[in-house]
Amino acid sequence: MDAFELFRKLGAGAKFDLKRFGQDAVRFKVQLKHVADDVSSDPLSAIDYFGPAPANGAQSKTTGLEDEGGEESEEGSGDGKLKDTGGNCISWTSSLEGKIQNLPSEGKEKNSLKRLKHLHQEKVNRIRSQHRINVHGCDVPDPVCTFEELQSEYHLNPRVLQNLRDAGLNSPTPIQMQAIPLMMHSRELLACAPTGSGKTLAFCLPLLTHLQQPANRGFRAVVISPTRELASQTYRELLRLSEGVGFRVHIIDKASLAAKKYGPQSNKKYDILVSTPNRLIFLLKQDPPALNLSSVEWLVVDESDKLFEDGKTGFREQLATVFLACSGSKVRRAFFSATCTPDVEQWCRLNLDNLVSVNIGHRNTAVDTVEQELLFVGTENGKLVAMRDIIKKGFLPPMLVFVQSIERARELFHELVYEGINVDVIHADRTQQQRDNVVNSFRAGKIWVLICTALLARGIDFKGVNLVLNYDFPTSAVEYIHRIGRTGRAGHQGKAITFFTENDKPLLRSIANVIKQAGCPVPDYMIGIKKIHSKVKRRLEKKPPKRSTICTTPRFLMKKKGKAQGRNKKSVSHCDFLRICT
DNA sequence: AAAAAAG
Repeated sequence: MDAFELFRKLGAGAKFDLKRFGQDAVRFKVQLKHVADDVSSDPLSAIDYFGPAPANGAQSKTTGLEDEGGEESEEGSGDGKLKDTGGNCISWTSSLEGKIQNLPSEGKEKNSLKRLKHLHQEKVNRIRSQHRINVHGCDVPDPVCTFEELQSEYHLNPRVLQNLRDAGLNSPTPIQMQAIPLMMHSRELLACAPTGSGKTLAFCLPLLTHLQQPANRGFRAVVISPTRELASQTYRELLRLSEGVGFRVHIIDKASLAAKKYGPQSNKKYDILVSTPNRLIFLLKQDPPALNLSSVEWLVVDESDKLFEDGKTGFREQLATVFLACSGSKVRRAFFSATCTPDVEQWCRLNLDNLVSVNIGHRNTAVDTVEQELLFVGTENGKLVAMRDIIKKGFLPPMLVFVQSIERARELFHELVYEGINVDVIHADRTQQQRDNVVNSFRAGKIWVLICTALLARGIDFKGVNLVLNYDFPTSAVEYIHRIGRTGRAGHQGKAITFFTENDKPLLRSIANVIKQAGCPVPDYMIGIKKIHSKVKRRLEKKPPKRSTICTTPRFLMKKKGKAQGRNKKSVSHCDFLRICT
């Protein structure tokens, strides 16, 4: 396959600033050529890696969502091109390898060696199935069962291990068990694990371990996130983990954008960078570039399916620009998300080196720690009534309320702000200062009800969100999975209520299927609704049903009621709130 | 529709 064709695929038709990135593009081509040569010399990986493009069937099979007819298809079924690890693909732990090499190679001993191998393999298989770890690819290292093993096998910094313990983290989650050893072996991967199952740590630990110690060569690891809030959360996680180790972890904020502090004159005393894509690009496109990513060894794409979103103003083009800027010869890439589209899967299969894909449980499913409920509210007005009812009946804060647009977020906020509860709102039209304040207050428990757009749908880890309310119906099953994933995290219990009206009927079936698959009851008729055409579905994702404005206050009252009334209102404490509501 | 760079 022509390397430049791959390069074009990466951009999905996007236009690159070839003048600026021309040099990188050439290097990129060379790199791809190198990979292609490697592959052609190895017949096995040639099959796995550059196999013929999957047939249409295989492509649409990989997300259980696209054809949600309730099929319980194993996620492996669509991965025809990737070899299963069952059998002889497992690598050996170094200790066992040693033992075996010391054995005399007589017939009898050979037999016992075979048995030993077999037993080891059985053990590994058992661990994987116990934790619902599904893995596809060649030479996949064994999962680790404790953080201590990371120290003995992969030289995890003892201080990092201590930091883990201090944070109350005692043993790895399934995604961590498998993804960490893979990244430690410098394997490129596509990892798919449920919301709140520890993906952030799964890539942060290997980054810290891989870099070993601070160096002055510029950034060696980059993490990309779709929102600033998620970037800053990952940044803080890295800071916490690397405390006392001396790594220079950075996030591109407004100040660093203005200062261009990573420019050519910098002393390159940086190790890890966390950012949203556009900020990176902003720095890369300066003349001279205010950021150099040529020393990057690890590029982590968090919420990868989101960042692969296409379209003229979508993320995909930005991501491609970042990929090209990471021009070093040994750059490795890892993709993480709770959901995975066929798009991402195929791209990874074609472009990553000897890809391993890791899935925890079934792909694209909601966590079973969330009690999910669909609530018919009749009309738009019914939503507000039902919302007030929830508040009146009493609920345990904090609660997250998702709406479909910024305008509706504003409207709902104005409806609830005088109810005597601590409510706030967050969306991309608020200033960064406001956004930061809101997130901090919500984390501190000062806000009980937070109204938000899709801004907070992905990756954000608020401890102890008790209720997610989908005030507006989610635009897709994927969106639904991420929204309700803000609760029920790390094994805790959570609850999600989703309002729906007659207008939401087209997407009702697909969301009902997600709920059913997670083990929550749904009325049979919903599953029985006729499947909508995928064209219609796509249109709904882009243009959700038009909804009337959220407003109950008669106009003549709205003018009299100013902000003054809100200001004079006696503030209510958290205890008061609980009393009001019970 | 939202998000992502400033303003």
